[in-house]
Amino acid sequence: MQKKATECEERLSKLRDEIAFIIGDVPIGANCSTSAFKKYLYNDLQLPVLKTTAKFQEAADEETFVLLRDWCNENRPELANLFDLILEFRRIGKLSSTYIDGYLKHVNAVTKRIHPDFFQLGAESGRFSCRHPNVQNNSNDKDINTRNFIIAPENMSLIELDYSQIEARLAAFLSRDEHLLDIYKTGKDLHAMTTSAVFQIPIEEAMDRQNPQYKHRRTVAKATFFGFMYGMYGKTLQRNLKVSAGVNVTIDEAKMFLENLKKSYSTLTAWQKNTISNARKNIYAETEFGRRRYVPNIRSDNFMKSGGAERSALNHGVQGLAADLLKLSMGRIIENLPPYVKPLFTVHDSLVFEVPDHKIAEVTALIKSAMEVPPPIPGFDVRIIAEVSVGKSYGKMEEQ
DNA sequence: ACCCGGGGCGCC
DNA sequence: TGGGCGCCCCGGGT
Repeated sequence: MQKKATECEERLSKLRDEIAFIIGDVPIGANCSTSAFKKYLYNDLQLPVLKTTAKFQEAADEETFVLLRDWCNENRPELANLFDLILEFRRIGKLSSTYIDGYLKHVNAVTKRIHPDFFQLGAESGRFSCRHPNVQNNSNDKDINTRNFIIAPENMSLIELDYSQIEARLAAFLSRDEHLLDIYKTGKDLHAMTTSAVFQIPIEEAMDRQNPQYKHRRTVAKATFFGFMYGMYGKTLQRNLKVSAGVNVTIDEAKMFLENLKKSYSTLTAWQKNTISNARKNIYAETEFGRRRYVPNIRSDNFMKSGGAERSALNHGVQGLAADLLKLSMGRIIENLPPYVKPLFTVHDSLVFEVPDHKIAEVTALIKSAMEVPPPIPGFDVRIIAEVSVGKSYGKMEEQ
């Protein structure tokens, strides 16, 4: 960790110099978000305000800087390079302060390990929360992977078991959508089926890996299905595709993608409407096990508030049931866990353990079968699958 | 030596 | 104008 901390310091220092070369001695602080820096951008340089925060202030987040970079390429080419430098500075600063220096603060002097606190009821949905530090948001950066600070002791390995597409599977069961159920009952490829629906092309074409558009379409399909499940708007889908996948589509295209899925999975769409209407009637949503989430704002006259409450209600039945499922499986696992296996942590739909190398196959089979037990819900008919990864460090896990 | 909100951002 | 979290930085306050 110390070596990476030093490397980050050096890279940050170089970036600071390169930024100063362009903007002079304007203080940028630890992550380019001092008010002096924002004033410099919008007052001194007179750059356009291309995005505002929720409170209608000039934004200065990643999306803003990508927009400013593109704008500068057209209008102020001498400044375009600034924004890539800032984004790089931010990225390394975040990794360094949160996952290197931040984690080092929590190393126990006796055990030399980090012992985070998990809270069983930390989230309204029934998920765990975690702090001091939060290891549930450890980054997975390709360049500087801070997950590699979590390592197995000598002669042991880490194993991770991860529920596959758990929320989509649960949504299939809850909604009884015939197309989604068919996918999971007959082992079809969700993203291929979704690609076919989103782009209105034959399933054969959607599954053809040789097709030059295969990867692009699949990326769009995944994001669209995700947005569709939780009531995302076309505008947000378009923005997400651009920022996180580098895919440029128009808002009308994004809207059409979502519409195509609503038609293809029309029973799920009907279930969503019904879920929201029930929540409006009850003022709460609940999982199959009765875990409730109260959503009083669902009757608000304020469209933003009521809309937010509707999406919370929609999300709760799925995210909450997934949390219930994970907790039930933790109970089964602990009952029969051999003493030489150490449970380390959970990240919402996955569990991580430390296992002696010569016991990996045996323990993996034991935990996997405990996780794949269907939940005790009458008529539950969707196959639950846990995928297994093994590695010496958390940043280098290989699927088995 | 705290506390706070706002902005931003990491993960599932 | 998906949901669910916690942490860092900043500026302002006690």
